[in-house]
Amino acid sequence: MNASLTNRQNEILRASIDIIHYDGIQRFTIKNLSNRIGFTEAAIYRHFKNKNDILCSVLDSFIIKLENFVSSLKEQEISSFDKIKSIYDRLSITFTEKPAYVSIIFAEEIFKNNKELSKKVGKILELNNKAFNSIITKGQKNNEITNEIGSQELTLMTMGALRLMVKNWLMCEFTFNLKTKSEKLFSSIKILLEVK
Amino acid sequence: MNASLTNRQNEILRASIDIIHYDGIQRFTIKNLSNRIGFTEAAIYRHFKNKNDILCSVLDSFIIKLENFVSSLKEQEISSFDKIKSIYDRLSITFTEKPAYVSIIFAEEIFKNNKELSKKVGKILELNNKAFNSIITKGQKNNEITNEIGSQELTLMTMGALRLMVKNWLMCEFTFNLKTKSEKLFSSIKILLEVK
Amino acid sequence: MNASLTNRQNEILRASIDIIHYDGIQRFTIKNLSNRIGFTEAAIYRHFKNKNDILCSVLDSFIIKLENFVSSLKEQEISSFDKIKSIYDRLSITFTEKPAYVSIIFAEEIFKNNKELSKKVGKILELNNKAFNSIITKGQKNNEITNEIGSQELTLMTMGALRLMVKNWLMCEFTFNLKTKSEKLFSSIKILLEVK
Amino acid sequence: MNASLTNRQNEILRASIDIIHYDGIQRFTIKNLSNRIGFTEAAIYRHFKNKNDILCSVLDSFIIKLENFVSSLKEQEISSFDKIKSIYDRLSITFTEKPAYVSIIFAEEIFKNNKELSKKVGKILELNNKAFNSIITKGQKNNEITNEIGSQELTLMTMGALRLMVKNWLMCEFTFNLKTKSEKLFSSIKILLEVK
DNA sequence: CATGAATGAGTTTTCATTCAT
DNA sequence: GATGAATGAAAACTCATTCAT
Repeated sequence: MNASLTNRQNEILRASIDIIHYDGIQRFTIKNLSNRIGFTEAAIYRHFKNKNDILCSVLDSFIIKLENFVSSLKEQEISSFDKIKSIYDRLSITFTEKPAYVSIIFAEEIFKNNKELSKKVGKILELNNKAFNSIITKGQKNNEITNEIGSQELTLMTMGALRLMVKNWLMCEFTFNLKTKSEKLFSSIKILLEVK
Repeated sequence: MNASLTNRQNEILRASIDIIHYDGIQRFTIKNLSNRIGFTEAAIYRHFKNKNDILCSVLDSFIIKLENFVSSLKEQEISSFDKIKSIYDRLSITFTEKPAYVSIIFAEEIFKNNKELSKKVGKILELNNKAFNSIITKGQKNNEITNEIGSQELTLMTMGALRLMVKNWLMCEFTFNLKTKSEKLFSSIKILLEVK
Repeated sequence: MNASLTNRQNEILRASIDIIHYDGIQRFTIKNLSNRIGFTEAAIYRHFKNKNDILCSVLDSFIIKLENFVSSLKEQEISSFDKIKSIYDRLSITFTEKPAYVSIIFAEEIFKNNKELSKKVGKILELNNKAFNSIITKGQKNNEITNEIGSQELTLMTMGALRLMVKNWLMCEFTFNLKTKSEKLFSSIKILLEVK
Repeated sequence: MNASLTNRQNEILRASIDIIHYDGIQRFTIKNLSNRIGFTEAAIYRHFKNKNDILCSVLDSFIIKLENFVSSLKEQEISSFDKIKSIYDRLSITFTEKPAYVSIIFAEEIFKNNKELSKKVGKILELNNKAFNSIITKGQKNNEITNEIGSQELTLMTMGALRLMVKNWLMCEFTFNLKTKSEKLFSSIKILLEVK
């Protein structure tokens, strides 16, 4: 996946995400990780300096992906609503394909006991906020999106609704179709926010 | 706080919430807990059967408070928007007084490695969802709240926006006034949702 | 039971014997003891100096009973075989009434980690050995018991057979009638040892 | 010793047996075990899953040895008395070489607080019982051993005498020669039991 | 007499990490 | 690259005992 990482490293990152998602951060141990991958604990240390380094890489790989997506979005010449829809679609597709990602991106609390990690997590949240906010601000300027209320509040609503939907999906153990629900949510939001 | 618990037990619960909030679940150890309270690890076990029992009690006390609040809200003869405002106010006051509560209520991932605990957390999320949804559904029937979009999507937006605002507040280390922001958010939502 | 002990002390001793028998020495803790008796751990210390003191008293009460029985046996004017039968009968009745005693008397290993206790246990074994040996020696002198082999070996056989039978009874969880088996064993021994 | 176990595992088993014998089961702790072997507590867990696993292996290794000995004995074309002598000799040699074994094999009470372990101990006792009984029954059929009394009672006497002798030897802290005493006991038993 | 609360030392076990091979 | 063996620190929990009330 990530060009700067070896195959083995990517393998370890994927396994790490799975463990954190399916068993929780407290069961993310080097032993469990090595069991899942199928080689010894010592071998892990060939590929990463330590456990913290693994978690950093997990988050970094998300940050890079996110930054790429956001900047590609910026360049596209489409309406604000289409950009928001693009984010909704992208997330519901990503999570449907690999539900484990939910736990990493939407679980800011997990990385609390480490300054370096919680900074990275904060950055992810901030990048998302900014992405939504700049799309919405632009949409308001272009008179696509309502100017009745501020862009910040609109951001909270569009992004917060998305997050809550995903969290519900997670808590009910994926028993509804995220893509369908996501499309329904988006069209509802569009109805409410578009300038009539 | 909770009538059925002893003073010592409440003391332990408060300390537990603080640790989970300020240091994260991974540093919530019996040793850290006993250090914070000021007596030995063994003494904790006079008051709670084990660590899990403490976490259960933490969540149970939230569930009880939440249920009381929701049922008292139902009985009140006020408009749907006033009810929603009531939730917004209540949460921003509670969290401003005791920011540690945020980490417990909004951190569903924390209790993942234990069926019993994650069920309780799921219940809290569900209770909140239902509270919002029943208020909104009623508001739509009474023609207070827009019928342009479904109650489920409105729930996601009102509740999701609130959650995201609180999470932002948490991530920026409480550097804005939650109460003010909350009021701003509520009036924005009202503008958008009320039937004109 | 024991005159020099208070009712409470005897109660504690009986509970101790039960725990050691049914749960094993490793589960003989002050906590378990207090649970079984129905008052607090601290209360135990009103009646005995410490845990070791309880174990000492358990063994002492056995030693006293044993000494009384042996000396009363000596005074009786009955044949050697009747004396041996008396021991057999007495033990099988005692154990049938209170199986827990088996674990204390026949489990010399239990009290290993304490000089004082293991001395007492050694004394019980020795007293038993001597009792059998003096009866047998006398019986050989009186020409009741065979002189083909030495009294020491006869002691090992008569006492060893009894012990093994009781141990078998214990290990098969009391699924045969100890009294009946004991009588059968005794008559077999008599046939083999009596002078024809 | 045991082919299926590594050197380290056998080393740990030997040390375990020693501790149980010299200090008692209550002092058989992972800490004491690791001290005796000369490495850390954590290192033990490389070689055995847990403490229970160690105790199981201790007993299993005895069961395997016992089964091998018994089946090899069955195949031998020697008289019943020679077979019994063989058992007597074997045990007195084994115990003289490694007195610690006594505490394990003759201390059924030690493993009480664990179903799995106490089953294994019961099996050892049963195997011994059966071995003696089948030898004696055969001996009675061949008219080598007296038919005056039943095989069960003869088993209790021959095996019980042996056990009690060993226990005495243990309790008097090995202050007599087990081999000599054992031979004396065997010839006495032979005199008593053989068909004249 | 009995209890509730506390303690210090110890228990089994797990963890991240290191290192010789 | 990968492994087996080891370690020191820390985890949750238990134990015998004490003491104020």
